[in-house]
Amino acid sequence: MDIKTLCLGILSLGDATGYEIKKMVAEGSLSLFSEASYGSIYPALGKLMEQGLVTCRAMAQDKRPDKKVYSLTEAGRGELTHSLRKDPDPDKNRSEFLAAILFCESVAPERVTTLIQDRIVEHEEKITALEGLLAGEMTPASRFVVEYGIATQKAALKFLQTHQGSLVGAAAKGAAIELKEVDTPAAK
Amino acid sequence: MDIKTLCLGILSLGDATGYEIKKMVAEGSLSLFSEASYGSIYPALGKLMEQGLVTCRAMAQDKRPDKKVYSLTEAGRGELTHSLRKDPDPDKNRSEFLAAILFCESVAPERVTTLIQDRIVEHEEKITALEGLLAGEMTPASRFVVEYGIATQKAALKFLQTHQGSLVGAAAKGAAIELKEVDTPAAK
DNA sequence: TCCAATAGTATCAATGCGATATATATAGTG
DNA sequence: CACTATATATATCGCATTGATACTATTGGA
Repeated sequence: MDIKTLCLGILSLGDATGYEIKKMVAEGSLSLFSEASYGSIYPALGKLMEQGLVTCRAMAQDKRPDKKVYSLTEAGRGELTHSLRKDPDPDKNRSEFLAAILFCESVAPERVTTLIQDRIVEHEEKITALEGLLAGEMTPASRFVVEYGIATQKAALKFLQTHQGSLVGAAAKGAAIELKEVDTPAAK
Repeated sequence: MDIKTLCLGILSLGDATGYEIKKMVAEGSLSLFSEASYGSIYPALGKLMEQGLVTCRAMAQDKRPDKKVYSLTEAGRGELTHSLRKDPDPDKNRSEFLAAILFCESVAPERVTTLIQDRIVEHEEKITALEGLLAGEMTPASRFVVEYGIATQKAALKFLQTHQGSLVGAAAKGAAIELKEVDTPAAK
């Protein structure tokens, strides 16, 4: 899904500024499955304006730059509906954590332990944050997405808690390599 | 993690050609957390060569272009170890499926049902494929990553199976609004 | 026979990310 | 009180990356 379609979708939930769109993809339920930078949002909104898929009204503000509130047009709603008619592409997941695990023969054994411990804490915090979201008012769809996020986070957490020992053997194997590595101060 | 570091990590598992690197990130355990196109892999390998982090030997082949097999150098291994010393960035997950769910007021109610049904099948197929991987020979780290993938896939599958009904209310609500403007307040 | 898949390397336009610039207000901290 | 961080808000720029495509040749299946 390109950023233009993402913007159409967000605006289908209500009017918003570029800044608010950025906040929504960085926090809240949208953060579970999307991401976008200012460098993609503002040009996207500009193009959507040109295409007549959104409208924009400038709201003057005291001592602040004008707020540009974007709204979906009828054509924009139609375009969104059309885009969602296509079968969704498979999920794309990027994880530096899993990469570090897979390449663990190139890191110190105790580093692997730390990595997993930290990850467990992050999962716990993420779950708490998502459960906090559920306390507020939400649409059924938004609730569904957040609960989906909680379910997968909990599964990952449980896996790490029950399997963190299974990499010790591999880490020990890599220890010999690491000792040799430490002698060479080439890094940094 | 940029593509250069990803290539270093992959080469730390064994020598490979650009084509093989692409296959590894598209299939196998690496596909669970990474992605890379030819347009990023070949330039990355070129830069790594310039930096002396990898070496390359051309293997002549019958009736095919030369195969360029890349190997990690000592410096390359050091650079990888150094990169992995940094705390991993948080995961980035993109899901057009979850987007479609969140924007479901812009799609037909029966479409939501289809979307979830199809997703359930995809999860089942993915789990089967990952379990197939476990049958072969694997390093402990690779096994860990694949089992992690299975655990999260199963959690997502179970969530969809047990919660697929919870969006029917929302979809029905949307349909009712289309048919008749006033309706009784929705009950959870 | 013909099409799809496999095995390889490689490039390019368009897209998008990450950082940064520009202003100002408020809140927290030493 | 000064200083720093955070929040509000728009916008641009260089660079990394994607997705598609080009080129060539073999193998396997319908």
